[in-house]
Amino acid sequence: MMKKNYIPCPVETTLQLLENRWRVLIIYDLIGGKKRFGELKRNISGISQRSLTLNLRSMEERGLIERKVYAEIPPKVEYTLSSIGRSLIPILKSMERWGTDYKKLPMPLPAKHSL
Amino acid sequence: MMKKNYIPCPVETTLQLLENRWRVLIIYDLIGGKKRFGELKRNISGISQRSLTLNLRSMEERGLIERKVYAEIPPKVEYTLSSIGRSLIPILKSMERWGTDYKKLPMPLPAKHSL
DNA sequence: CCGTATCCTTCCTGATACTG
DNA sequence: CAGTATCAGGAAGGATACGG
Repeated sequence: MMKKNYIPCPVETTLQLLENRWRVLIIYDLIGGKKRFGELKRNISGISQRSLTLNLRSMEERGLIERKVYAEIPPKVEYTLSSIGRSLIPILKSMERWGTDYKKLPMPLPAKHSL
Repeated sequence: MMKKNYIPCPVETTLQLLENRWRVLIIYDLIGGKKRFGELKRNISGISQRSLTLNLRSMEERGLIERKVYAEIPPKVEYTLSSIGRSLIPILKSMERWGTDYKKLPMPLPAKHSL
């Protein structure tokens, strides 16, 4: 199935880990330090509870974030970036910079809302 | 519908323009200079003709790329990055760098194939 | 060569309701 | 508070066939 000389492009490797726009925004939010589930939900505009849960689980499995559960009532869960997650920060920072500069342009492009 | 003090996050602005993984790979491929449709199709592993066409059209509309049609038989079309498209190069370069470094890790993470 | 037109499937996501 | 379970709608994307 695999072509003989197929060398996966490094950008593609990165995209496979970022996976979708929610995950990028989750990582971006976690740059500011540990966050509880509800905080992430509030900070990431438009994400559903289900999507947030699914993405957090998968990111945990892949080692991008760490999840710490406190045995308390009411429950408390904290999410943080792992060291691999933190290694992605430079990418996020370039995106942040670009988005900031872009807003200064005289003629904004039409932007759709999907990813 | 708009919350009073909603300030769209700059990262989200960037994500809205990148839109999906194919577009990121298209831009990445165009960094190397102008490309014909068939070249893009060959270089971007796994993309269908339909997806490539749709994404190129939308990227052209949004001003990320430029499309030049030569009135020849057989047809010839060349795609290049616009200046706004080129302004995204630093982001792509960080992704490239990250992907390259990541492959050197002793324990690769499980990578899924979707985006 | 560079597309467009259809069809079809799969995945994503939001909505909603319920629980430890 | 931080989830899980379920359902349904839509949109993205692939496969295929055909056209200028």
